[in-house]
Amino acid sequence: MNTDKHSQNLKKEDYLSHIAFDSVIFGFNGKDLKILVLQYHNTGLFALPGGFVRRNESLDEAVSKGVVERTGIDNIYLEQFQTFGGLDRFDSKAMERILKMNGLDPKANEWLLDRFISIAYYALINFEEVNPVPDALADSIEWYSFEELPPLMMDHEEIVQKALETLRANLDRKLLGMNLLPEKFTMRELQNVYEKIMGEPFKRTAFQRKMLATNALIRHEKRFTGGAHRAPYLYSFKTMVKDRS
Amino acid sequence: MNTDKHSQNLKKEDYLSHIAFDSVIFGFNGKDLKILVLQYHNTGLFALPGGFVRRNESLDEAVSKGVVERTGIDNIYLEQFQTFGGLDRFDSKAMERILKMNGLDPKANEWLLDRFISIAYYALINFEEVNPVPDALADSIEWYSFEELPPLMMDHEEIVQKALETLRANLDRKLLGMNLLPEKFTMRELQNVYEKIMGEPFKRTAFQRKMLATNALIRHEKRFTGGAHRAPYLYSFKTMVKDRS
DNA sequence: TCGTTATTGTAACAATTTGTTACAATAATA
DNA sequence: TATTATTGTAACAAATTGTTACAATAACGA
Repeated sequence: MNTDKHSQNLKKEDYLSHIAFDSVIFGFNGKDLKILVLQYHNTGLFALPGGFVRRNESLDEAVSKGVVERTGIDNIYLEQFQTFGGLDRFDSKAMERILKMNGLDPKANEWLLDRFISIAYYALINFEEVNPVPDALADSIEWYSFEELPPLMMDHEEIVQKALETLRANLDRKLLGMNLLPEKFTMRELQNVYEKIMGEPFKRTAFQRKMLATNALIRHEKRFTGGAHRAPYLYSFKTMVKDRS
Repeated sequence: MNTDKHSQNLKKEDYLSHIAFDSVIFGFNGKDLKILVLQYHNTGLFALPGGFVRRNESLDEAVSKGVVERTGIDNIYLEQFQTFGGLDRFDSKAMERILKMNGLDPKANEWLLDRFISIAYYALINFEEVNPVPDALADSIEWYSFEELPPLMMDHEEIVQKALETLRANLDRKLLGMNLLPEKFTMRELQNVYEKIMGEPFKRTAFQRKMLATNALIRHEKRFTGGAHRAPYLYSFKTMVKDRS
């Protein structure tokens, strides 16, 4: 990862001008729900992982590639949820600072200071599997829970808010929990995912009955964790084609 | 509407390159559900109403303006539902033909032949109120029901399909029926909207009870249509701020 | 070995919502 | 004034969801 590569990566003629994407990458570890946030070199600026679309790749390909680069894992659940096209959504001053701090010439990369429309996606992953990697312009990428989220650039806080709303609305229509859990998990862990996402507690018995009634779970052996109580069964989701609409 | 104005309207430097929008405008007349489709001059090409985004207007403004121009009415319910960014979604041959047939020079408007990403919106209106107006490049704009839809350009059929899916998914979460009906309507008319959109019949009594239970309807005087039967009440929706997210 | 403790799995019952059937109350018309 | 086609409501049934209760354990320590 050197500066040469950076400037090469951002040649105007390789990309569709005015078009960017941003991703809200949700991670879960059995207990907490967090998202990935980038911090740019020496600027104090925080932002969502994002990128641009090359002329010879589709939008979905560009986003998928970007998310793989940040997380190191392939085959992530991705869902486009909204395109942001406000007049306010460019901050050429901030972008100029970011370029300068990365040793790039703002003049030579003037197209990056112009107005962008951004297509936003959210991704769901089990964050034990992940070793996040900052992008070319950032010096760090970290997991943040919603309570400790730093102030984000431009409209990125609005994007996070909308991502969470969409995730909540989709949660009971699709089986999104599966993407945040390891292969096998207990009913309590599944309930934890749902509660963290929805931000409210559920009744254990009703939750269990409803989940079993969906007929989407396979019961496996019990898991003996060493707790002084009955051991819970492990479950996995019946494999189905993931919906990548 | 003259050719001068057309070419003026499409000056490259006024617009964000690579960015377009398309709109699926649903109309209802108490009986049928239809959408607006454009036909281009002497090309046999059909397409959804769409347009481009000026540098000095937001995406939502651009779309709103475009829909007002086509329908002649302001304050339409509009909802962004998906952005299409496939590699396949430009057809420079077709675009060239459209420009030529409108007396425009493809060379001078080369940016229009390039790849576009399109943000798609759907709109809901009561189509009695509307007198559709073709855009600068089209010679007709007509209402088509889904059964008689002509073959559409590029991925526009996919866009229509997705619009219908989204409308259906949103129907029981939001009160979208209101945008397709006149100010006052009967319970039967409301049920007709729901049935046409969902493509399946509902039980009259359960539908009525559910609608009344939402507490979102105001009951007015009866409507005497001349039928040899009990006259139905008229209802209107309790006014609320329309959700234009 | 055998209570004790903290869960988990299930069943039983209650409350709520949704589906179905029945029927009286009309508007027009003959 | 009887007839016809619909509408508005109520009554009952079925299905879903919410709540409570309780037995079945794993581990631990007396």
